[in-house]
Order: sequence, then structure tokens, then C-alpha cells
Amino acid sequence: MDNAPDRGRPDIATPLVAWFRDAARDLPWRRPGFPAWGTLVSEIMLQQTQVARVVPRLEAWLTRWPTPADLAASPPGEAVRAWDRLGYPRRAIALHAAATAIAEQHGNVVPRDVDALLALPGIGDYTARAVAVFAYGDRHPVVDVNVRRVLARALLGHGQPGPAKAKQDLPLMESVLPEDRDAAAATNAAVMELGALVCVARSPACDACPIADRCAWRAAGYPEHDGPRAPKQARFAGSDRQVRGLIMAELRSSDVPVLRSEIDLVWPDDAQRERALASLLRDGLAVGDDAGGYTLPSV
DNA sequence: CAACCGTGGCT
DNA sequence: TAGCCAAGGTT
Repeated sequence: MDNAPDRGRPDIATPLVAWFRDAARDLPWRRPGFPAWGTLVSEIMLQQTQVARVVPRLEAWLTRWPTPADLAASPPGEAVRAWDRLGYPRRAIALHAAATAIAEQHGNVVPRDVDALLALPGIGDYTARAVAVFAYGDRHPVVDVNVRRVLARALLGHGQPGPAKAKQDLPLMESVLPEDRDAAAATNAAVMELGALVCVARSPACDACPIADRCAWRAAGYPEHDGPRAPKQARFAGSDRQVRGLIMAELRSSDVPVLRSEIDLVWPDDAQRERALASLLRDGLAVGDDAGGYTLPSV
């Protein structure tokens, strides 16, 4: 047990892991024996998507496709349909492609190596490490928005994390991790859970925080955020994203090709509708057939 | 690096 | 209620 903090920083790992043992939510991917494939699917579903919306889709997904090869054997359009309304349906296409690569190039076993995971479509810096740590118990820093916020507050004394910089937070999280593998994995999960349940973006529950006594932000009197902020999300109403979503809803709900005349009904602006449809075709989320209809991808 | 990519919960 | 925010990734 080596929990010695680096660089004179306070030890947040020990109290957070102790807190996590009691406070951790009972989530599917924390069940004993949960497969690495399930962890991979869950992490992709969880990208920018709340836990409560993911859980039911995840369980249905794993029942239908218990291994990567099972998913690879279905058409990608079925993955898009099962994705339902989780949003960012390109993730479903990427997950299908990742499953195909795992089945064909990795013996149907989800890779354990971070670089091998990074080479899969739809898997970036966060997801690769999350799979290596949460599915395989390896020792890597896992940095998502929750972790960035906890570190910004507890260690740097900032109210909010700055814009996500290229891997700048990885060394900081690394400095928090105990040497021991299992303890490091638990610390990753605990910091993330604190950010999700207690050290939330708005109205953090500092009274219930297990590291309030060593929080730099609290010690500094909760200064307002000064540095650069993360960029604001683009307006959704009236956006191309909304139009894409409306077209995708049509395609998902139809067993037969959707005619142009039906797609024309989902949005009044011709140019924007055409732009959205073209981008869906480009992304492989929609396919045009010979008869001028559109479907989800069947191959 | 900035812009883009869905959908819904929460205050 | 309008806006913020969510276990990010790709281009």
C-alpha cells in the first residue's frame, strides 16, 4: 500500500477510495464478472450521455450481442436501430466497426493495450484508458470531465476546469494515483464518482465531500472562475444536428425504404434538409437505394 | 484548434 | 424557462 502523494500534493486517493466503497452507485458495469466487451459498449454509450439513459440500452444491447462477433454479424443499421435515441448515432456505426475489427483482428477479445484500443474507431483518449482500467484493472490515469473538474478544484483551486487540453490532465491524474494497480483503478473510479455525485458542475455538495478538508478551491474561499472557459455548446434548435436527428428517427422507425417525399416532411428548409441528408450519407448512417429510397445501412 | 456531432435531464 | 450540462471523438 503506497499512497504517498507526489509533489507535496495532498493525498486525495485514500479518503476517496474509502468513500467510494460506501457511496458507489450499483451500476451494471461494476458487477463482478461484467465482460470487457460490456465495459467497452458502456463507455461508448456514456460519451456525452447520462448514466440513467444508458443503462437500459446497454442491457438490451448485451443481451442481443453478447460478444463483438455477434454484433459484427449483424448489419450496422441494426446497431443504429438498437442505439435508439441515445444521440450521436455515429457512435453506433463506430462501435459496429470496432466490433468487426475486434472479431477479425483480435480473436474476438477486447484489446487490453491502450494503443490497440486507441486504434479502434470511436475510441479516443478517455475510452481507451477507461477500458484498460475498468475492464482489465491496469494502471493508467483515466480523465473525463468529472475527473478534470475534481482535479481543478481540489488540487488547483479553480472552480471549473479549463478547456480540455491535449492530454494535459493525464500527468496531474497520474500524480494522484497510488502505485498499486488495484488501488489506482479504484482511485480512478472514485475520483470520477465524486465528480458525478458530489463535486458536480453546479451546486457542488461540499458538505458531503470526503476531501473537503484538503480541497484547494474550498481553502481559497471558492473563488469565481477566472481563466478560459470551455466553449459553449452550439444552439440545438434549428441546427443541422436537429435535422439529422429528425431524419434518423424516420429511418429507424421504418422497415421499408423511406421516400424522399417522406423525408421532405421532417423539415421545411430545403437546403438545410439536403445538407443534413448528405452528411448522413457521408457518415454511413443512411444509404440510398436504386428506387430513390433511403434506409439504414444493411451492409 | 475550433467546429461539429443528438437527445434529454435538471435548475 | 432558457440555458447549462452530460463517463468524448473526429475532422
